[in-house]
Amino acid sequence: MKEHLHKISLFVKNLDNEVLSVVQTISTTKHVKKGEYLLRHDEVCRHSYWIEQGVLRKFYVHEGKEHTTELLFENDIAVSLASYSLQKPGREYIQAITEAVVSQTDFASFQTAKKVYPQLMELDLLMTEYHAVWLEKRLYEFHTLDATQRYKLLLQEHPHILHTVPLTYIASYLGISLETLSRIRAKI
Amino acid sequence: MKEHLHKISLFVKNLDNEVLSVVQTISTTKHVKKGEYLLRHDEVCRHSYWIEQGVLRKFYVHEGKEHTTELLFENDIAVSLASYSLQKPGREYIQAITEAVVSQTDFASFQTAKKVYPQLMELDLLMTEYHAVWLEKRLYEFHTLDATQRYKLLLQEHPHILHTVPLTYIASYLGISLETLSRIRAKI
DNA sequence: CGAGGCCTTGACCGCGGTCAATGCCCGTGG
DNA sequence: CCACGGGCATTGACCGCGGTCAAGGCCTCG
Repeated sequence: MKEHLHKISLFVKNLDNEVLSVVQTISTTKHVKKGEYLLRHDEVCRHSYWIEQGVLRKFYVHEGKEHTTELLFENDIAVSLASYSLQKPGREYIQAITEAVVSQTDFASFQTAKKVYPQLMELDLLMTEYHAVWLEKRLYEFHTLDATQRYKLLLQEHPHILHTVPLTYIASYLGISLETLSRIRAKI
Repeated sequence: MKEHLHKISLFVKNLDNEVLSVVQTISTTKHVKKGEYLLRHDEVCRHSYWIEQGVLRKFYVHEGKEHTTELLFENDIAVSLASYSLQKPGREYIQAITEAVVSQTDFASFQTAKKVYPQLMELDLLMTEYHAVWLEKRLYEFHTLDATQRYKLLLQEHPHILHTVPLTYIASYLGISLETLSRIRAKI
């Protein structure tokens, strides 16, 4: 995963200034309050959000229960791919779990820009590949690790997570109940 | 998912003839025997395989046990993304579970072609988006459906699967043991 | 006819879920 | 300043899905 991110940031570093400034012009900075929603169930995801500060989560609701699919930190990009890529309503919510500052890019403008600047098309491809590999990793972890191992791994990858993300969301992200997470923590 | 596939096939239909013929020249047809491997653990995935005929599976081995991550049929594309996108060794195997005919495209040649023909870059993006959305769907199903529901859904989506894919692989793909699958089938 | 691959069936167990009670922290108002 | 209420987390009792191990059935092919 690290290598993938490195490849992307290298690519961004080498982007033409013209391309960079185009991206600037189609993006706007947005301040988000804790608890605020950037996307709701059944809405079309018309923006991607580059997180400058703060923490977001993505989740859906199934049988009255929230399932957190992603926890997003600085420099991550928040987007509900299924909804975004086809511009049709999706099931996911995107919510700020701390105060946050995001740079929001409009889908339609970005589509247009991609046609004009193939570099942006390539960037989009790189980021989508990254996301797909990340999803494969997540599936892999669910199939090969038990709840305790997944929790330990999460702590390793995000040492500060306990300071910013409530245990409820962490449990949900790990695919376990809050009670089970509590027992795991007591046992360690 | 259907809509995504439709969007892709529409895109392919509208490709310039020049682009199509370029893709032809960097692809070669390959006949694969039942049981044969197209990719092994620790190898670099240097090709993508467009399946013209037959069935493939993708899997990895963890603690001596095979985990099937994907079952691939006609018109699917087999590629081990983590290995392919960074051209580094990966954990996945790709194996034919019936006799098969695939059109194999070389990674390096395709990279070059993408730089020359932005349409191919866009096509690659569309296919990668599709794969990512598919992965999200798979995660969703694991978190919201029990083993029986997943089995029924699989039968719905691939009515002929029982004729071509051994139950061992189906169980593995569903993330359950062969015994559990057997009990589910007895119960239905 | 015998051997091996594939699947089924049975007995047992453990991880993680649910429900419910309790604990703890903190902000607000009397 | 303390008391109370609400949100978040912990703990306990119990249960069920799906795993494991082991035995047995059933084809197919040599």
